[in-house]
Amino acid sequence: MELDVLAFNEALSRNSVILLSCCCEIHYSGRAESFLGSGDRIIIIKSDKTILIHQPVGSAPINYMKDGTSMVAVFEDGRLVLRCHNIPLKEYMDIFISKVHSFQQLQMEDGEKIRLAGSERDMSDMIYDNPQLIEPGFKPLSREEHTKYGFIDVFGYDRNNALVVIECKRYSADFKAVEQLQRYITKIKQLKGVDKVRGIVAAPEISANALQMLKDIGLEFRAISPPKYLERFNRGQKRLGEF
Amino acid sequence: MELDVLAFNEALSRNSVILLSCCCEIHYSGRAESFLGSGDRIIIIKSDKTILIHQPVGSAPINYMKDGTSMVAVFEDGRLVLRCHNIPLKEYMDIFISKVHSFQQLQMEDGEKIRLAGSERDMSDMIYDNPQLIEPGFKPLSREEHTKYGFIDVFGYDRNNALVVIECKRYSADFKAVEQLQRYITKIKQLKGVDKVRGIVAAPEISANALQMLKDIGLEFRAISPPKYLERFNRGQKRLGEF
DNA sequence: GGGGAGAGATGCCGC
DNA sequence: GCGGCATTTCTCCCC
Repeated sequence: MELDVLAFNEALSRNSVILLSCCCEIHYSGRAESFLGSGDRIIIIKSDKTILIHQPVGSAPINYMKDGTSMVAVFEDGRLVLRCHNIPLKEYMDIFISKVHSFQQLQMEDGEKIRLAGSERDMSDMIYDNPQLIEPGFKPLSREEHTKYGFIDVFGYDRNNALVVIECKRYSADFKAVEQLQRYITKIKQLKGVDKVRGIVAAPEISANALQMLKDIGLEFRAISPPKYLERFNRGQKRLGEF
Repeated sequence: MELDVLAFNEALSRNSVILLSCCCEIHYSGRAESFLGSGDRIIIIKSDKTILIHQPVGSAPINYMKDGTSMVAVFEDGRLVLRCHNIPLKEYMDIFISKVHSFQQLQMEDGEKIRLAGSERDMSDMIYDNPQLIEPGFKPLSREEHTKYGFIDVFGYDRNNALVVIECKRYSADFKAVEQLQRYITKIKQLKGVDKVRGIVAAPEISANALQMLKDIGLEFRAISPPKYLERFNRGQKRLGEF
């Protein structure tokens, strides 16, 4: 398949999405440097001038540049070269294209944003609205708050009016979660001048090492899973997975 | 553009890569749950049965499933539906396709792996080979080692034969880096029964908060940047960015 | 398969 | 812009 430089640059000048499959070699220089030898790849150039390069396997793009990247096609040494640069980010990428397998531009219309349930935010909302999930008498004061103590998921008082800090994790809690909670507690103790602050890790599970660390420093664990509100949304339909 | 269910399923049964641009609506259920209303997207199905769905802007796929996902196309309520499931991961995704804009399958050949320079590993190698970057008299013993103390970037002795642990960061060090270093040091002190172990964060820069924390617990900082070996590789050619 | 850590992480929000 | 943090993080390596 033939693709001339003019056609490519004209496509780039439009606000369209470009889909290119080709055999190419890639040089990148920016936050790091990389070289990828010749092979077949799929290149997507989006309307915001994000560029993604995918190999035939794997989830992550093998090379990419962020939105706002400038691109120009040139013909050099008998092959098409796509030069990409992002001056503010000091990033450069050259794609040496030896063969174009297919090329298309698309006018895409998509104003939709994803709705997602089951995040850590949903989890802290659930605890805030259902404080008995933590323990009887727990009184939440705030959630997801950027305080001078740090970004605390849920903050409140227990039945004895002792301060309680809760760190939520949607997955199995590891010792980074424990360290994070410990950091908040240390800061609160310093700033409020109190010596007793309870800390609770709320997660579906916790690793053995993290649990040990948690106990060693006198913190607590509650087994709580993030909610999946959309299950309600799906209920009226054929259930996902029924096939 | 018309695309029948049979053709789609036959394409799926091959070991090829599928590129599809279409208007679709997406339901996902797995690690979380999501819903994305109707709009134009690009769908890539790779030869390892990874599926990626991209909107016309942004770097990250808006929906995706990992390699090894089972997929089947069906015709339902007047539209093409692509059902995806990954039993071991308990993930499900339904793509309701109202209009196919383009469809192609590709036989891609690509055995290349990326070569990358400027990683944290390169940085610890550089320090190991040039210990004076840390300070005169520093004697490195090991690098990038999984020890019982943790995964330590560089480990050695200073001119006074005191133990030194170095944590490298290729970007600006934050207080997670400080906590990581602190965790290794605490463990070494416990297990070796020594009370004096020096800790150094080596990074191009460090945030003000992290530096404060570092000083508070008696650790040190060295301003060191990761190397970019490939600059040598590129030297013979037209330099990247010269256009 | 889980744990631990890096990544050219990305994306979001707040200051 | 940076900082702080979650992410359906992804990827790699090692146990």
